[in-house]
Amino acid sequence: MKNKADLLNQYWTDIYFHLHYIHTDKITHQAIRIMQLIDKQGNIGVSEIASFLNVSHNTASEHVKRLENKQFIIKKRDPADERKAFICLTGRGKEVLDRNTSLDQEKLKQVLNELDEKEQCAIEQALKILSERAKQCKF
Amino acid sequence: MKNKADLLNQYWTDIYFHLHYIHTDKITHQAIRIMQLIDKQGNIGVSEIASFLNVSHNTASEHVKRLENKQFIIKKRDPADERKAFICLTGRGKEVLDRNTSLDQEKLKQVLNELDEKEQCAIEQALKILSERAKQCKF
DNA sequence: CAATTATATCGTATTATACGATACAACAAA
DNA sequence: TTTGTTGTATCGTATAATACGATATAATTG
Repeated sequence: MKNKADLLNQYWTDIYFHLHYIHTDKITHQAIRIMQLIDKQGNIGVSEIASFLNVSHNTASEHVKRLENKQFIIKKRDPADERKAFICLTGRGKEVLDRNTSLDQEKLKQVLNELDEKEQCAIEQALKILSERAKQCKF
Repeated sequence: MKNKADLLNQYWTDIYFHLHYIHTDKITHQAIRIMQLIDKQGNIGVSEIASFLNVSHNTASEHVKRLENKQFIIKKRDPADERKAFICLTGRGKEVLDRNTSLDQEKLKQVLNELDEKEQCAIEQALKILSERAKQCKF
């Protein structure tokens, strides 16, 4: 008998598999990971990316450069320390990230439309709770 | 005001961001997509992979070869048509896929442990419903 | 037997990933 | 003011991944 975490992961990966966007972007894993970090956590510079990806600072710098060239991110200097750069997603970057990590909005809507209001509400509350607790939890 | 699909996607990507495994594998996007397809849908051959990724059959064949070399997948001949190969994940392939697409089991357990039984049950039921409907829905 | 299908290999071109060495700019401490 | 440190960037180098057209082989189908 599977434990609960296994079961939830089964559901989790099934949901993603069936509801993800058709992947059309030629995008790589490292690009997605970096943009996820930028999107979900503020105050990101090259050093933070190097740590997050567990690569050297020069490698992280190259990654940032490539994403900048693709206009997925922009860099701003930290006024408090002009050696540092703050890295932000552009609108275009957000769109690419969305298409490669989120559930397809049309598919999700269609699924929700076939649920009754109570079920919809239950799903929303459940994901909300899980999201909030996931953020709060110290690992 | 965001629509519901936006909101759910916010939760969805937040959950993944906070609960994913630390990425240690040097794995690429195409590898993950292929293994997801094999894992979630049976009867996969090179042609199906070419369609799924929207690449040519020779490119798909190269992808399959690389995954085979890494011992993430194995190929079996279809007895009904020996030109065709059935592609299956190895144990190792499943582990790599899990680490790169599932929520980290320890993190998930820790979060669940801080919820009461009612909340846990609600989350399980919600993901179950969403998973089942996602599978059934025609897009 | 000829045509078609499924896959594999090779050559080629481009892009991505990674790092050590090195460099420059900015900051901090003495 | 000088020296040491920090943060990032660039370059050269090596390897791997992605993609396809051309070509080949084996198996199936009509």
